[in-house]
Amino acid sequence: MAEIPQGGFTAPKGIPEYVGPEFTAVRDTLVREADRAGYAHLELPVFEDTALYARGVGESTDVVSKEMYTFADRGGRTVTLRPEGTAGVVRSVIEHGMDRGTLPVKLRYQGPFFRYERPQAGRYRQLQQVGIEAIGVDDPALDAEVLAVADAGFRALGLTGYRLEITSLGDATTRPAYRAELQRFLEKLDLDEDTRERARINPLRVLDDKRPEVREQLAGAPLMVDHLSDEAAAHHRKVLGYLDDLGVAYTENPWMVRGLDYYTKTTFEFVHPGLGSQSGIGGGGRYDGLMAELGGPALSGVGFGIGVDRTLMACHAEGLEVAPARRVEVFGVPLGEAARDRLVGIVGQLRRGGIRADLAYGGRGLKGAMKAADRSGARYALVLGERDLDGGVVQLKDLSDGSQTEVPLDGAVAAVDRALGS
RNA sequence: GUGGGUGUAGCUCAGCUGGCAGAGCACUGGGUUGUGAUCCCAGGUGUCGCGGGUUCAAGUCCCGUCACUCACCCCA
Repeated sequence: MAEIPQGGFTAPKGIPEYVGPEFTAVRDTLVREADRAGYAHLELPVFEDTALYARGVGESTDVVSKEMYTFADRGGRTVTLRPEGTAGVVRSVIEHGMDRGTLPVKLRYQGPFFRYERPQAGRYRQLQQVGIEAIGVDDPALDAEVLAVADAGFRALGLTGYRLEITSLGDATTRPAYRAELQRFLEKLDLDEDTRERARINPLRVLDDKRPEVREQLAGAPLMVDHLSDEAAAHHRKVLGYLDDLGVAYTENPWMVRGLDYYTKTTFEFVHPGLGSQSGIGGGGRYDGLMAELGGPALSGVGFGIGVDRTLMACHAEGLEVAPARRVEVFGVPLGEAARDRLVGIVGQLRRGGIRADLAYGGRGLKGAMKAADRSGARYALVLGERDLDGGVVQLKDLSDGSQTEVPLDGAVAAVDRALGS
């Protein structure tokens, strides 16, 4: 642990930093699957009016009530670093009238989100997500598409140890009655003060309690899936049918609860065992009331958010190599200043030709330069010394087997091209 | 917000019941006056997290404090 910062500065608490290609490889793989299904990139603000989240996500949620980074800007407006993506997307769709074109509006986003929590394995204050939203059409096939896109992303990374859990939270026609019934059930149980309070504010969340003594008492609890409206039940059956058609495996989990208030009908979570005490690598669902709640037309929507940090953790847990360590393909090794001057130009030419290339800078010795070439992961080294310069040649060395061929200095770029092409 | 664990070299860590601060990796140079990944030799760094206390003597024991970390909670 680097607790003694050399310069006195450290990254803010709970924020992971990534060096190297792995993080972007995971993120880009997930994004690619969204592109493949026709979701357009949407670049969103990283902070919004605090009221957007209070209204959209729900005052009673933990996210809003105690995890937001909220502050006043210089104009006295109260803003909040975005804790999730859906509210911002919906706001943008309404603001720009995107719902007036062809429906559904299919959008994807990526980037950092912020929640003020105690950090631990797989839980960060700045977390990275890739998400998609499909707004404006209440079609169970769209729910299935969203799930299939997420599933395809995980598969493309080579993940096999995850599971999709799914249920339905019903709709506004039957949820209030169910909620009241659940509350009556919970009132009779022997629960601690915090849990009783939660039962009062958001009884659904009590169902998700992990403590054995609570779980036991919940055994006979009424479940939402048994109280669905005819329409919601039909929708749910159709979604599961499409998932079968799409070859997406799932497990029904009627106990599942989400932390955000806007979900209706289809609700899901992708879980993975390799994340420490966290389990979700992605989650989402349908939100049929959110557009109207935020002042837009009464259109439905469905989407997911995938945690890139956690997905990377899952890849590590499964021992997957998510990105090649090879930084460059060719490495220039100069002996002396004249050779270095010449290689600077050659490396530039290689890069212009689309070949990843690097050079031993700083006038280190031959041995050190060769070592740098080795560490770079390059397949070839271009070794150039005084004798070569005099003869108008350069040594092209294959670092995997140590073989070396002499090529004309003028034809160095072409020779590298040929070597890499073979 | 509530608990537990850990702070020693750039990194990963060892250092027993107090007695001269160590190893591996990495880095640099040499063995090879022009060849890496292997091998051999050499080289350097430490406010032992910080502050106090006990002691002839503290990395080691005690108190405090900060940081990191894991877990509860919650979620991506």
